Amino acid sequence: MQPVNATKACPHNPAVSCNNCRLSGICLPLALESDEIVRLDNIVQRGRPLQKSHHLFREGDVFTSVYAVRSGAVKTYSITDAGDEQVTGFYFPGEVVGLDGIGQNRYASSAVALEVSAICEIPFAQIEDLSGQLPNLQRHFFKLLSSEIVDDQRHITLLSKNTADERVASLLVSISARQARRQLSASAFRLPMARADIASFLGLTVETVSRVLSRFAKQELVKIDNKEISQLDVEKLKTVANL
Amino acid sequence: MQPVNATKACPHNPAVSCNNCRLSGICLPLALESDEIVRLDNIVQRGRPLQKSHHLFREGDVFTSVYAVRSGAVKTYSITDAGDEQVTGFYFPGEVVGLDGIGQNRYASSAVALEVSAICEIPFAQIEDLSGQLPNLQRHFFKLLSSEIVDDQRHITLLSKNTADERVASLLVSISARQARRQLSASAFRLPMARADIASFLGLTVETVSRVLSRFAKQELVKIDNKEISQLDVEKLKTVANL
DNA sequence: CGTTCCCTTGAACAGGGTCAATCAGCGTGG
DNA sequence: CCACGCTGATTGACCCTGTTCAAGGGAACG
Repeated sequence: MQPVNATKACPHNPAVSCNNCRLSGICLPLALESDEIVRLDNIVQRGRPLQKSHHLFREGDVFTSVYAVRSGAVKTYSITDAGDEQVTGFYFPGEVVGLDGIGQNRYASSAVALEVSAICEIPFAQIEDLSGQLPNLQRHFFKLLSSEIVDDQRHITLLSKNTADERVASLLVSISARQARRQLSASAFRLPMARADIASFLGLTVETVSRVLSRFAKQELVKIDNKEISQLDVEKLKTVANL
Repeated sequence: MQPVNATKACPHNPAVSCNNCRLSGICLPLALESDEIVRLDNIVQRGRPLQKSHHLFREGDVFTSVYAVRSGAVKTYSITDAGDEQVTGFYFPGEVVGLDGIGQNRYASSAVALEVSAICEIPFAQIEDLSGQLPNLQRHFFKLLSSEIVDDQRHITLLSKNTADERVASLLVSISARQARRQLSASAFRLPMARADIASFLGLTVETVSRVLSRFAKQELVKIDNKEISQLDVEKLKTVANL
């Protein structure tokens, strides 16, 4: 039952436990005691990898679980009254999706894999039970929810006040920082989402995103080969983004 | 200690308890047992009225409490990197402010009274304690936080996809619905915030907000006398807002 | 190896921003 | 009581950023 190769704990490996998951430091940095982690680990379910463009859940589905991304990437989106897609977030390994379902017992958005992804399912009813017994866990989930609110408010500000250049630069800086947090290169990575997803997320059109990226490349703020990003200049991009 | 006039329970009265607060149905609709409400009531602090433009807390302050608006109105805002104010929300009686402080133990935004307001302070450490004992209370706060996420995501969509007309119409419809929820007129009320606050909240300029409101008045969707709204046509405005 | 989807680039257009002037409400003080 | 100044709201004229429309190129998948 325990992973054979516990020291490596590759995030794609379905037999990893929370204890030795490489992402535990950022996924559930909950200052849990090791026996507490075991109890959490017991309710976490690890399925087979989710294929690209397969859904984790859909807007309106009955809420049952939140999901931690272990590898790959996920986007969330909802359908507007006018009928088109609004991307509300991108989620990378260590990040938790589905928190918007708690309030109404139904997911307010859909979540779909942008590439093959490994996902931990965390049934929420059991989290609630366990949270009653483990104050650290309760606190962790309060913080998780609150942090999502702060993120959303930052995004509101971005959409409300910033130019196209600033929005695109902000997204690149954000993804770069999240790469670094996972000990990966901050200056070279692959964008898992389509230009249209970026555009929707940033409140722009595909054409504008494409033009801005081309210009950034010309100004040597990044090197871009379709979805491959390299030689990303974090400092200069932060300046462009007003950070 | 108990209010003299428990049946009236005017929301401005500082001696009201959660039990007989007129807003209990919408403020903390937590399906709490009456003895549970008493325990909650014991930790809620009711101060003297907060004067207009006085702060409840400021961005960066150490987080201690969440606040329920009992009467009046509050706006939250943060200061952007460029130095200007971004209004992130308007809060009316029965609504809870300050949830964004949980994640980092510091408030991520400032909260200020838009008019004289009565506020209930709810020390969060005690809510955490009590939540460990009362599953209904724990659940209620999870739902509260999650609902705020859903609201923010709706707002993101509004800013990302909607025109100036749709944004202004949406806000009017939203305020109207919140009036109705408190058994007040859905078609006549006073806007407690300045045009500049509306503009910031909606990602527009003051001039645009003013022009749109003038046009709405000309089209007889509302009657407007500075901050006084009357004869608001909810159905027509919903059509304009794409709802 | 072709079909389809995605990305890029160009040219013209428009919604909302910017700048500026005017007006209305209101508290202060002469 | 009214003059004054301040702040907030309205309205107009012009302009700019990002959208729209259109076309072509390139990657990916069966």
